[in-house]
Formats: sequence, C-alpha cells, structure tokens
Amino acid sequence: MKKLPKISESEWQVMRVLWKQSPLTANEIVEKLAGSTDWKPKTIKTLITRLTKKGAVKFEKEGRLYKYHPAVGKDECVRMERRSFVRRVYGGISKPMLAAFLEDAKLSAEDISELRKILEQKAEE
Amino acid sequence: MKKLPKISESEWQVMRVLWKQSPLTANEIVEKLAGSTDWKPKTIKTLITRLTKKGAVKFEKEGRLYKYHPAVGKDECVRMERRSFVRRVYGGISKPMLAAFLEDAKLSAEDISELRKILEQKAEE
DNA sequence: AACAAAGTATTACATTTGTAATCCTACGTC
DNA sequence: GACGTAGGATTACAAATGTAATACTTTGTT
Repeated sequence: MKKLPKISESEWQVMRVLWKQSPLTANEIVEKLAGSTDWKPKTIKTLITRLTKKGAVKFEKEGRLYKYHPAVGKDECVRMERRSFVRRVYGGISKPMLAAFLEDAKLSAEDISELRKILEQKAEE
Repeated sequence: MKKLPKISESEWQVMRVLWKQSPLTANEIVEKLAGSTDWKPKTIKTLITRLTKKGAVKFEKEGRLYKYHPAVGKDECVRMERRSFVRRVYGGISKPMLAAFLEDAKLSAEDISELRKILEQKAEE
C-alpha cells in the first residue's frame, strides 16, 4: 500500500469536499467552502495546489480549466488520522477513550443498536 | 473556564508524562521519554520550555533545579483534541465514526460489557 | 578561589501551515 | 489585433513545529 500524505487541518476541509463529490473545478470547491469557512478564494487555491503537490489530489485539464479529484481514499486517511489521534492522546486505543466518545455522542436508537451489535460480535471472539 | 493552549504532537508526549506523574524535573521527564522517543535531551527541554510559555506547564524552583507540573487538566485537553479530531475528519461525531473505532479496538470482556452498559443508558434517554 | 558539571536560557534553522497577493497567460470581446 | 478578465502559477511572509546546539549561570568540589 502506498504511503499516505499528511493532510493538514485546513487541507482536510478541501478533501472532505472532494470526497463528497468530484471532480470539481477550483471555483466549485471555493463555493462549497463558502458556507463553512471565510477563506479567500486564493487561499483555497493554495490549499488545492499543496494537496496536489502532496499527491492527495489529482486533476485533469478540462478545456481551459482543471477538474480536481481525490487521489487517496477517504477511509484510509480517516483511519490514519484516527490512529494518530489515539496514539497522541491516549497512547493507544483504549476503553476509557471509547467510553468518552460514546458518552459524548448523540445517537439514535438505531445507531445504538448497531453499535451494540458490534460489541456483541467483539465479545464472541 | 480558561482557554486551553494548543499542544502540538510532540508536546503531547511531554504532557502525557506529566499527567501520569508530577512534579518532575526536566531530567526525569527526559528519562521517561527515553523509551518511547529518540529525542535528544535538549529537544525535550525545548518542548518543556514551549509548554511553559503556552501556559500548559508550570514549575517551581526546588533548590537549584525546576520541578515541572501540568497547569491544564488532561481531561479538558483530551476532550478538546477529540472534538477537533472529530470535526476535522468526520465533520462531527457520528455513528460511522464510533463503529470504526469499536471495530479497530482490542477490548477485554469487561471493557465490552462496560461499553454496552453505556450504550444501554443512552438507549434509555 | 578556580574549575568542572549540571541546569537553564538563548539562539538556530529548515519545514509546514495559515493566509493571501501578485504575476502571467490564454480566451473571448470589441 | 488590443484589451480586459478569469484561472492557474509563482511568490510572500509570519507563526508554529521539529529538532537541536551553544551560551550562560549556579553550585559543588578540590
């Protein structure tokens, strides 16, 4: 498996847009981010450029402008972040950590039963 | 409530040592980190200094040397990191995220039953 | 009293990140 | 064909971060 680039806090915002929908032009990305951030368009262009340099995003020329799309999978990146987070903060995945998450969460009844199912499966191993 | 300083990845290692045990001298911190990192003592001193500048660590002179101890609570910092992580990666806490964590975890039977208890309580709300 | 050792304080320096602005270029318009 | 304009490319620049080295100071030792 190839090595995943390190994606910074701001860059994550861009990646999340692209993972949700792609390919997109730079301006389309800017529009999608207009609601959630107050970054100037140029700032977003910079982030996109950096992501392509890191190999997290690829693009093709479509006529005169570029269409961008993710070059790395969301799930892998999420997994990496999760591990890095857990290692940093808890020194490893742990029950107290999970408990804190669960307590913090707002969950529907179905959510809860799904999660319980996961735990039951774990219990059987 | 006071504002928490932003603690970087490397600084977290130092904080975790101090949260586990304090007060400690700089050298004691260095020793505790010797196993898990290969940082030079000077590097660790720098991290300690930065943490004091940020207000995350305080110290008193004990004779000729300093004893360091945390100035911010672990739980608060952990909570902040957790929220920041979740917002960055998932755009908010969510069931898929929790499911991923649970699946990734190695848990003892007691861990599992405790977590199930939490979920049951949630279900009752 | 001079010196060595151990600690702290100061300085160093390349990278990454946040946040843009300016420059250049191709394309459509008059 | 000159010119404005929209996009991409290049450049900017301070703060944070990773990773130390060097300088200074206090104190125990001889």
